[in-house]
Amino acid sequence: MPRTKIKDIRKNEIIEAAIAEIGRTGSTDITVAKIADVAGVSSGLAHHYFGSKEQILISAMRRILTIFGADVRKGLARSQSPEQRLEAIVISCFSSQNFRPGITNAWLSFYVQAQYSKDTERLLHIYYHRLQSNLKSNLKPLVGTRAEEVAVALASLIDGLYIRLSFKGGNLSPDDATDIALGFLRQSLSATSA
Amino acid sequence: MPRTKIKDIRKNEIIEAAIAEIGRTGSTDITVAKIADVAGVSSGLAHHYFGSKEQILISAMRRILTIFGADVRKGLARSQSPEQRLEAIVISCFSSQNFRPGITNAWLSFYVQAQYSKDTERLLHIYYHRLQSNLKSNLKPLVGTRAEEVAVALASLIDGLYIRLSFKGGNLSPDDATDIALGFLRQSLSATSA
DNA sequence: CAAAAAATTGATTCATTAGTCAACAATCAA
DNA sequence: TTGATTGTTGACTAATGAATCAATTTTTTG
Repeated sequence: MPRTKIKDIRKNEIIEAAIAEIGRTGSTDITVAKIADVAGVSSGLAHHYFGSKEQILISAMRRILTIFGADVRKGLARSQSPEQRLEAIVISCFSSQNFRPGITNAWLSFYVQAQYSKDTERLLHIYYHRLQSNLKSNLKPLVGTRAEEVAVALASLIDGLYIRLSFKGGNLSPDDATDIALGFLRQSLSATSA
Repeated sequence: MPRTKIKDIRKNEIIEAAIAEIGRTGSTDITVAKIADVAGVSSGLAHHYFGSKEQILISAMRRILTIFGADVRKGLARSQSPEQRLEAIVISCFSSQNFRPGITNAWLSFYVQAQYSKDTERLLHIYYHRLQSNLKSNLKPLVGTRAEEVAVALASLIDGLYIRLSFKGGNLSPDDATDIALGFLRQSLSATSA
């Protein structure tokens, strides 16, 4: 039997509209009416399917994380060595998938949202943890006890580059960001363990 | 003649209240009434002195930047060499002055606000530019042509560490953050120019 | 002191928006 | 076809909060 499809299609449209709006305005300070409008449905329907504005935004975030996760996994699958895997992770962070206009803005907004929304915080925590352990396990065979520290540094650097990218005033390109992150990685791998 | 003092005192109290509230809630999603309440004045007075909520928030940001700038300058004054100056800048970023509870949250919120407020963007741009050129000029004699790239990387790393610090889920301390940033700096200085 | 200026209030206005709801439309199953 | 289920609307409500303003108190000054 064909399961109810339209519901899923609509939910998807609403999520995409939410992401687009977050990207456009650069914040989660958005109305449900506007999201519904972009999705081409009534505000009533958006509430009907998601229950609340917060749930729409959380769904949007989950979507972004899913896309990101899939991208990373694809990169990892193609890699043989720890070095390659680390580079694949870094490259994924700045890949086009994760750079639809406004995605960086969305990330920023989510960081803020995580300050007061338990659900958002939980979601962000999962992301943090996954990235961290992914980096760490691949760093272990290369830098030993420094793995933890290098992983935190690399993850932070990536976050910081995202901020710089989302900032209109700066003139950093995704390619620049990738180069910087990869440069840091290589430098960390070749550094003598003091 | 004694210049009008009370006005300045009140404005100051309101700004401090705004910073406190941003820190407490972790966002700029705050009411003027609440800020006024914390400052111990009426909402009318807050509007009277600042004209709008946005102006209050921008003033709060300006205050934070001022404190930060003074801290950096103090550190620089005590330093003789480029190396020392670079370390002083990094240390200032994570010094107690800039770590009154909630300041990290405030930063995050301002990044978001800069997406849609021209005034906030301008202010943030000034900060970015100043930090960048401060780092760059001190890096120049040490790493030559790599100065620009290292400066961007270091500034981004600092931003990223701020995010990690503002995130409740993470268990990073300001000291950890300082160590990581300083570690990166030293590593960059000792790296062979490939 | 008296008049002017500065400081301050809080009630009010006006706009916005999240969420609800009752009704209607479309689709499907028997 | 008919009845049930699913999809959909938009008007409504209730709340919130920014900004205004006329009125009041306090301070300054001549």
